Amino acid sequence: MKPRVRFAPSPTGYLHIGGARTALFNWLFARHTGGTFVLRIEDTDAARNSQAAVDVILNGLRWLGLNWDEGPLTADATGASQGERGPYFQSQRKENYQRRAEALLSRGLAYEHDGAIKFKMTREPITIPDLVVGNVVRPLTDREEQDPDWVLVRSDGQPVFHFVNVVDDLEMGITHVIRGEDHLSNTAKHIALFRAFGVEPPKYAHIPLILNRDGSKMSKRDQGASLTTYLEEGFLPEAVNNYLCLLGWSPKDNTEKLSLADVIDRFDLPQILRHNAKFDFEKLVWLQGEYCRDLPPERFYELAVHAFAKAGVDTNQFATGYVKAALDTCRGKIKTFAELPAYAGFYFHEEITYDPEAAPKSFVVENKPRVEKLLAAFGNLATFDAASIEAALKTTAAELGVKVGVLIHPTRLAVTGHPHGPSLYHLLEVLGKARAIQRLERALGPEGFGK
RNA sequence: GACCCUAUGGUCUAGCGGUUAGGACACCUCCCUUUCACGGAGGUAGCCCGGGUUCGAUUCCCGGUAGGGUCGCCA
Repeated sequence: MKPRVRFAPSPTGYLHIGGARTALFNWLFARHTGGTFVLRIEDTDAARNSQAAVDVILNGLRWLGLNWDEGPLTADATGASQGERGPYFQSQRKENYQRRAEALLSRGLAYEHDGAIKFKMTREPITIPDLVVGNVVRPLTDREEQDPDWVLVRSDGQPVFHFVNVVDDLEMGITHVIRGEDHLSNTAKHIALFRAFGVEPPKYAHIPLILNRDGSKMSKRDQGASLTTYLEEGFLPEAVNNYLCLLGWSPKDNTEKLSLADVIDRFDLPQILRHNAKFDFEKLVWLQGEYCRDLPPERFYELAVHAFAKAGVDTNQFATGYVKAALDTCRGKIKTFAELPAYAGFYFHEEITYDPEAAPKSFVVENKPRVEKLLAAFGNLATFDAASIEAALKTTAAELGVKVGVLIHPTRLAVTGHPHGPSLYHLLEVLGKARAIQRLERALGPEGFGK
């Protein structure tokens, strides 16, 4: 029998990075084994749910490329879905839960108490066979000793998480439950319920949690906790996927950069680590840079234009050829698209603000006549391309008896406002002779050397 | 409080009784270079503690400690 796995998020308005990894591991297992990946929306908490909150989940999974074989097609709980085991929204499965509760009631495995329905929990320790952790024996805690039974259906008629989760997994034919380790202890309840229904529980694989750098639990407000952040900040899904794979799973051969296809090939449950991992944003950024550098030009332009738009710069007001030429000088230089507007904004606006730390070093009196001489040399150039610019600059430097850097630094600052940036020769070519000269002249005035 | 899981440099990890404890990120130095980045060459830094088992423990066992999780009419 082919495995059937599921990702069952609750629509809270954001998708936790740990949840995204749980989805990823389920998806990888399904793809590795040729099984089925089911998406089920646990929208039992009516007060918190909205289609917008479901969209966050759907969009996040789509962005990562984690396609589901069964589940909703839209964020509308009553809308279309794919698969034979629906509905895939818990809010649409009320009758199933009611029927299951009545079955337990009629067989004396559950009972009413204060208007709620409680499950007769076994008093014996339960062994949880876990594919990652091994056999875990879970006895009752001291509080559970007082009253081991637990609520299946609240007095207001709402079934609780543990109940609906088991009913759905049972009815959807889930064979492997891959989820966060925070559910490990609760699995005893789930196993007892499956047995009460007369079926063998699925196989369990509890994966370690993702923690903050300080070891604390990653919650909604923590930096990097929301998948949407990466989507909005111009990260690449392939980089995020790659990084997530490396948290709690290892290819064991020192490979760091793996495509999803590679991981599908090599992924399996026993290789999953047992200890929690701390989220290392720096390493994610490194991987992002690796993927960013290898991006096909068209995709790079697309993401770059989006990043500028987000920063309030409409690159569509410039000629396409100019924009592409400008962006080409940035390729391989930046790691995240979020840094692009600051890095290359000088291409798209004329107001250059000189870096306050670099200006006093570059705009010194002895450099002024040098830059004036360079300006004259530029003015004499018939063709203003990178090679000519480089030649002119080097010739000028030689005539002045200074290193090229002496001219390069003030020129870069005058033209871009920054001490760092794309190749000077190439960016000058893209900017064009008129604008280059204009910016150099301004720097020679009171706002630059004049100060 | 009870129960469960975990423990290799700052971080992610390889290791499954004998290794100069390997790789990656980050950090430092140098080289390349018009800056930055890339690339290249080096470097700092690690087996939580204590008992066993063993000829020999990072590795196996027990205890401790630390971190995380669970014990809801939250999910």
